[in-house]
Amino acid sequence: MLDMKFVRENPDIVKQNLKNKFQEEKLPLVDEVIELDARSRAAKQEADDLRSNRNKISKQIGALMAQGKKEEAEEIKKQVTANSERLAELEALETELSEKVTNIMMVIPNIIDPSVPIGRDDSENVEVTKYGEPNVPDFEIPYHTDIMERFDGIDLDAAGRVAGNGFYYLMGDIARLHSAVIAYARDFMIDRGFTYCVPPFMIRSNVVTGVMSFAEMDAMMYKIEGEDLYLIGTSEHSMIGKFINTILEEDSLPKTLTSYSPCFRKEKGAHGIEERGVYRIHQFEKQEMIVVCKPEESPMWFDKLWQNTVDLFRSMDIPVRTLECCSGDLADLKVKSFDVEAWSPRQKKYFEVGSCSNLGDAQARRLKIRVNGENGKYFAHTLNNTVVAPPRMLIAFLENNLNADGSVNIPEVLRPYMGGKDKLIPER
RNA sequence: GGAGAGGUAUCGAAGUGGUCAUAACGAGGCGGUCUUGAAAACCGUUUGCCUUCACGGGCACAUGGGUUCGAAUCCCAUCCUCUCCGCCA
Repeated sequence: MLDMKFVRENPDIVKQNLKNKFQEEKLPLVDEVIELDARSRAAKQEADDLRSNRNKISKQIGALMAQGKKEEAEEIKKQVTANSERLAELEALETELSEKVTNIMMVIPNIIDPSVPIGRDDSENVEVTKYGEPNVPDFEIPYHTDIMERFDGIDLDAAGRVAGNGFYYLMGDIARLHSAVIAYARDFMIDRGFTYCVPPFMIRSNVVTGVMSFAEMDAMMYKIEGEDLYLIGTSEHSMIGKFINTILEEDSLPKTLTSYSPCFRKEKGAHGIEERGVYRIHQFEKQEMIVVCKPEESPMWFDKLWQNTVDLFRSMDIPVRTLECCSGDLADLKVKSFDVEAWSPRQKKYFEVGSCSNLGDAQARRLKIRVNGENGKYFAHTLNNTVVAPPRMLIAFLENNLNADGSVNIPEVLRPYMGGKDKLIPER
């Protein structure tokens, strides 16, 4: 969410930003919100004057009552009653107008970073850098669920009966590998100075609307029936939410946290659950990293964050590349975003395994996360990035570490988490 | 889940319808006096938001409503904390 004052003073920047994001349909909202804001402030001003007046008179009444001059007090009371109707009217107007302003402000996108490439949709995202050789072996790489089945590592039929499409049972060595990756990723981030955290897996609606747009909320979040609680779609939600309504001391920044959580997603909308296997699912686990920092440091942290993910995947011999989200593909709250993609030797292309985002002060403004600095208070900047999200990550892992004989290499870094094994041998 | 108590500034805490709301009192923090230095003592200072070029004005006593000329104070709902009981990994 942008600062209303900024929109008022820079309507042209806001409009150009909408054009850059190919959201022309929202252009009229800019003038509309400026107009509504002006009326809202005028109503507030008039109401404040009436309230000021009422406060003064009420004090007089108090003084008269104290002196026992009841009749005089009764006389003055009438003056207040005369204004009360207009005040009630103005108060209703204030509420109505400021709600309208907020509703529009919630759908006006954040100003994108000047470095973001202009493009309409994900087809225009831009590859930044490749890391590692995207090899294609001379034997055939099976579909990931087929690899898992050779290890008796997955039971989608049972999951379908128990919970439906989009769920899975991981079994045996594959399940252990899943947990090993999470544990390794956790320690990897702790070694890089991040503080480990296990957050709430459900959050209130005010936190939900603070960390994401309405569109995302509708497409992603599961609501708990009869309660004001939602299952988190990522621990970013509870981790950024951790700082709701706080004023942080400047010297306590940056906050660098790495969190574990299961993630729940409806995956409603364009994609549906069309991909087979564990690529797109309703429930997965994820190790996440988040940063709350000073505005001038957020670009630096952005680069550090995605680099962490690249390094983690490279330490497991998985080739990756970074892909920059173009303006049209960038979610409304984001200033800049990179996807980290892993190489799939089966598909001979890269696919998304992580997403790194700089939200600027958008989440901080919605959640009121402020910093107490030398020159006054300001909103913090927030960033988040995937460390690793199995089981999707396991797809890349299995495909890249598969041998011709059907065995799977365990990279050295994972062996301590896999009982010292250097190789998984298939059951069949 | 049941019963009770409570939620006021950095912390403890007073205030139970109007010169008690920036908010008493105590502690802590910061600045100063004194001191070779420290302690003690003494003096001063110490919430946030909205609006305004400014002066100023408004709002906030968990949150949201209500009663009233006027609400921290009375009423209703919700949230949270503590104690006891129940249940439970």
